[in-house]
Amino acid sequence: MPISTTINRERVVQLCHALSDQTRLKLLELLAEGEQCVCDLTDALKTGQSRLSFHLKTLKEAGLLQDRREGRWVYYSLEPAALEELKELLQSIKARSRTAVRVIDQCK
Amino acid sequence: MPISTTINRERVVQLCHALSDQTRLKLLELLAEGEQCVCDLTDALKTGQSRLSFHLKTLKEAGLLQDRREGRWVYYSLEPAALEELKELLQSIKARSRTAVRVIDQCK
DNA sequence: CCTAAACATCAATAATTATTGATAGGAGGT
DNA sequence: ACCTCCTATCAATAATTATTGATGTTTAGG
Repeated sequence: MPISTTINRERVVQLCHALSDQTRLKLLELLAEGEQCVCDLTDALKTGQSRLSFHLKTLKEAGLLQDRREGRWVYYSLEPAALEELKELLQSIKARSRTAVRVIDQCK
Repeated sequence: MPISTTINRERVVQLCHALSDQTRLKLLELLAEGEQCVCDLTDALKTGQSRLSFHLKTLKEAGLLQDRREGRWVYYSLEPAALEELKELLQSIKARSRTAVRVIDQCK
């Protein structure tokens, strides 16, 4: 059985779930521009602090964000490696597809 | 304002939502191996037909699957272009990150 | 026609996720 | 020690999404 047969489905689910929300995506975009503290983000998104805290936690648990405390502030920033990880997981699904197509072609 | 400033957030949400479920991912994996009719999939996943129909619809609406009727059967297959599209959207978020890092470095 | 097979859709319910307002914790200033 | 600021967490509620069983639709076969 080739290595590519099993993909980490749970990990894809976790990453995609984290990315499947407008607010969380907006947060990612803001943080891609550079690290920011929660109060910057609540200003930018004009929304409640506990709401953002909830979404930031979701993103962080998926490994998409890092956080760093500095005095009273907590600065969040993007973890680009997690995006790369998802790109590779998606690629591994696509890769199967190419193999399958090749097999079908042979049978014609 | 550079083109890269706005990404299609709704589209990312739609694609990621479709991919953020174990059952739907398993379907994608099965279909990546080649097209199959719904009854093949219910057999493979040992689950109810209406349940799969629901998930297949979600995947199809996101553009991740194609379907094709042949007599009584409907054959589903992977649309690899949608995976590629998501990879590119993720890349566009990552790309911002690199730009931002460069700016920060300049300020040191 | 009538029936059965394959699939989709619907309505009701269940389960999961998100929002909100309140409270708690940790750090700094006075 | 006290107070304030920034953030996290919690409990209750609201909203969204999924599951189930029933029904509808299309196609093929007798």
